[in-house]
Amino acid sequence: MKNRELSEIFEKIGDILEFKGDSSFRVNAYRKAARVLQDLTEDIEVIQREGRLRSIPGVGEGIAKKIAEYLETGRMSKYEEVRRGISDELIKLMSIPGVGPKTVALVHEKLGIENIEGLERAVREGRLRDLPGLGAKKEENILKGIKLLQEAGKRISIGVALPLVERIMDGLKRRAKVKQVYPAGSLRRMKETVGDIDILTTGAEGGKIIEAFTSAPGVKEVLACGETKGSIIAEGGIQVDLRVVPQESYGSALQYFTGSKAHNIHLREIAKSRGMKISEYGIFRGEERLGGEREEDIYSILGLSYIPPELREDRGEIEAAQEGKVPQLVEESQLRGDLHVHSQWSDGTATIEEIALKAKEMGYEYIAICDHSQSLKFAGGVSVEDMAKKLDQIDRLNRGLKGIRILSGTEVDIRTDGTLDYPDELLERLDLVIAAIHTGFKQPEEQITQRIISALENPHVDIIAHPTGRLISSREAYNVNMGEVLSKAAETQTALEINAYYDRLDLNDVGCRRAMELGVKLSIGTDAHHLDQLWMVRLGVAVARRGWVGPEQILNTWPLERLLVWLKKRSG
DNA sequence: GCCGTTTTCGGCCCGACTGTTTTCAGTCG
Repeated sequence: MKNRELSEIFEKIGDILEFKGDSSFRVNAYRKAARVLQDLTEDIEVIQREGRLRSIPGVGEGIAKKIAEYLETGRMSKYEEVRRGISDELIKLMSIPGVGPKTVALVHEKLGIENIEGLERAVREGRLRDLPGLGAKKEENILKGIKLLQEAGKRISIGVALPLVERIMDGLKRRAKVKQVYPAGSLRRMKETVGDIDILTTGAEGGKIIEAFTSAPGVKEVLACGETKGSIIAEGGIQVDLRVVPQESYGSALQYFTGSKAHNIHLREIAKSRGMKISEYGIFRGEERLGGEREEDIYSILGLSYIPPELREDRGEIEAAQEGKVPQLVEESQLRGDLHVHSQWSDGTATIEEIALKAKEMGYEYIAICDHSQSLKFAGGVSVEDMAKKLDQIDRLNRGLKGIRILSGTEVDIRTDGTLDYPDELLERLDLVIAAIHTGFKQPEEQITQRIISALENPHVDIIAHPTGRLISSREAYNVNMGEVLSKAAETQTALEINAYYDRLDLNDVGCRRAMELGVKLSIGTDAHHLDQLWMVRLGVAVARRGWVGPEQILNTWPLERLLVWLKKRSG
């Protein structure tokens, strides 16, 4: 898959052209192409072979030629041409908040500045204030910007941001008179990571609401505190913005601040073509205000069906809404069980009984206990002998417990040679077999892919867990050819897991969408090792929704009987 | 560079803030 490489090249061309002062429309064209390639569910090489490059939105004659050139020769002459004499460090100057292409070009040309250190030195020596359009104040802001860039907290997982924002909103409701409080931005779209958090609220006394927000416990730093907007750094170094908006434009503000940017731009283009205009204040025809109090207004006035926030990435959802074909997405309430939980038998902290009772309390019909297999010593892998005892225990519990069914499972390791870490005779006795890679992450693509293919070919394997192995905070995905894995999974009718653990979220949204298009079944599992991690199922549902997945595709929306029949048929 | 229920040429999203200006350019979300 060269999709990612091409996306990065076009992004870079966009950056360099912007720096060079090229037409902003051309810059945007490259950036759009970069984004579309990033989100593409199909392999760009396949599309190229079949002569369909031009059918990709945002890919016209010029970009199609460049893609073809790169795929055929491994090089792109346009890229090589624009980056001549331009260093990465120079381009990086544009990432300083408050510093854009014009400023970089100016200091580069007039002062010969090449990197952040050079810029900082020039500012300290007071050499910037003599340049046209720059002054002492701007110098000060650049220093602040450099500091901000260096301290900038990385993006954090949605699984970390969500509990944080809920605490903040609860506190706000207690401490101030707010009518509505709702998160917006990437958090509302449930993107897998968020860079900052936006919260929207309505209420009569804006100043007091902002005051309550900025003086709340847990606030590390107050960046702004006005009548309509407050901005803080919360624990963990993440920035949180609160905006108070008038009731009559609450819907349009929510729509506007939810984004994504690309989605909003596309909507405004449609509005414009129909003689209307959208802003955070409402939707207008000339002076006449057509709506804005409710978010749904914006979509319905444009003749679109409502688009759930998780889909708003300009990945085709607007076209779907024009045709009334927005998919029915899976909902958390439709899940009947969690298919990946660890108990004390391996490295979990709860007993099977405690897990089962908690699952029942959560309204589940079933819960799958999937402990690690024998050779994973560091994770307390269960030996073959212990597995027999564990199965007895599950049988006993199932006879005693009412209203919840414990499924006996395992997360069996796919060893470095592609064999599984339990004999087939044992796997056959289990209700559910999840297979996963936990070792040999550095192997080359063919080898890793072949390991997973071998697992997929084993008739006892029902699900492949965390198919790419990435950890959001710390580890890249291993080299796996996901195209081959998906085709094989479709062929063997094996499910792929959406691992809902906050640091994994693996498959991700684009992976889910590819799976769905190929008819590959999915399962959602929290990979919980504690009872208080079972809530993360929400995150898995969010990934599925962002991947356009409906309930039918997901094993654990099925009633117990149907799931058991499917599992039995497979292993036979 | 892309794209077309006005267009194959001439458009290309919207508003706010900041700082340096005296009417506006640059940057941001």
